Amino acid sequence: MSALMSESRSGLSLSPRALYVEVAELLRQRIFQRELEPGSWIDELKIAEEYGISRTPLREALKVLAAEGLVTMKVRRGAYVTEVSSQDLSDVYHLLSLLESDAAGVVAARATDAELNELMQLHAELEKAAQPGMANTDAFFAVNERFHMRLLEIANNRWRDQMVADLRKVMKLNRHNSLLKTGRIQESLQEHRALMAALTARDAEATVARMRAHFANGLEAAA
Amino acid sequence: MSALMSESRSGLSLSPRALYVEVAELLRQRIFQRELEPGSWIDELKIAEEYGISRTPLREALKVLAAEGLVTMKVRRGAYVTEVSSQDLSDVYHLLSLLESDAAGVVAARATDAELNELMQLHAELEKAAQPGMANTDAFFAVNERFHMRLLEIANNRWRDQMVADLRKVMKLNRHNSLLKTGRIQESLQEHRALMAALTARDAEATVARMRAHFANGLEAAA
DNA sequence: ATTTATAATTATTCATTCAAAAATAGACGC
DNA sequence: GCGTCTATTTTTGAATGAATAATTATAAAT
Repeated sequence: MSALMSESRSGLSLSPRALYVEVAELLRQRIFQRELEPGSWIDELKIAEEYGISRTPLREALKVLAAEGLVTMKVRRGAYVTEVSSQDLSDVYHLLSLLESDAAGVVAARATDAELNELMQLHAELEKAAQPGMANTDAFFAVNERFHMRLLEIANNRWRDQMVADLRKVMKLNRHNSLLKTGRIQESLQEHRALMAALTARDAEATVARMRAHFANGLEAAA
Repeated sequence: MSALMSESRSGLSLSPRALYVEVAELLRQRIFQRELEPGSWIDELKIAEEYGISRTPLREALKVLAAEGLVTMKVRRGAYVTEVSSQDLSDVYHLLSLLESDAAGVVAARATDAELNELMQLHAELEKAAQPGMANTDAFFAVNERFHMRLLEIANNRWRDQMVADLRKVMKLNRHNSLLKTGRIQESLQEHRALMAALTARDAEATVARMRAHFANGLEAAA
């Protein structure tokens, strides 16, 4: 019992987080691991007892998850894990593509040279991870993730960052949650190269187009 | 006291809402009316007593508003109304432009003829409201709002709808919350005509460009 | 046998109570 | 006179308790 006590109560974190934030994070993980399945109701009492907390912070956590779209609340019925249809999945992916492509365009237009160099550095790591022989898929995904994250940071729009973060969480509700089709490493790398070319040329329009193309090929076919 | 009792407890609404939802709505209104000013702390006890409720549903409502970006929560400090800088404002407006332009493109590509006719109908009302002589600014704004809303509905992406709704709420935190500069009725109408032309031609790319142009001219200079 | 109505149980929603942390004010020392 | 430390007060955070709505189960009637 009480995975919370060991983590949050020991209190070694620099910025202490509220209990409901911790609980929200734990629930998020359980949802993503499909321990809590889409469509299943969340039993407040059961979860609260599992974590050794009261219902109050749990209910606050559920409100947060509801705002993120991970759970849906029904009056006097409680919360259930949101079910995402393949339509939802493609809708969300469309928006991710739109937002990140736009961010890429902003970066092409406004990033400092130092920031562009950072991205080139990350791209170099990507090339390395994709070298035949090592074919480290996980590493490729990880670096790819860092690249996209850094790009968003450089684009410097905290509202967009928040939206992208939320949309990505929704994508993770699906079984096929990777934003890159498996076995597409080489193609993906090619797209990244084209993207970097447009970025270093500081051609915003081309950058947007390249990022869109990157996304267009990325969505795994929905279940 | 208790604006709530008369409204929610009489219980005549078709779908009864939870108390925290009602409270969230009331707080939203007070924030938009600047009765609760950006930067000011929200006194839980004071508000709860005003509404004649306990702090529990109020705190849940604050979590919802925090997710919308209307209030910001600080651990062990409580919630304050979010302050939006002019940078924030332009960032949010940029995203609204991006999302709604994309929606317009989708509509151009995929709407049924009946749906396009609906938009043409709304546009006709817009023309009417803008006729010199009557110069009904409020009516023009209202119809314009309905047009944008209907366009989003037709684009049929509930995740985008949610994001646009949230972003618009953030825009309303600013004093100059109209999405159309005052005294720009005729220019705005011209832009709308161009948009309709692209829509009826079912030219998605042109439609996106027109909507972007419409937004590009719309933002009132920040305070 | 199926359907409807009623009763009982379960779970959520809201209020109240308790605990802990931060702000404030006052006193003491430098 | 200014700053710092401590005590008090205020406010947030969490737990528990009470009430209400919904679901399920049971029984009766058609």
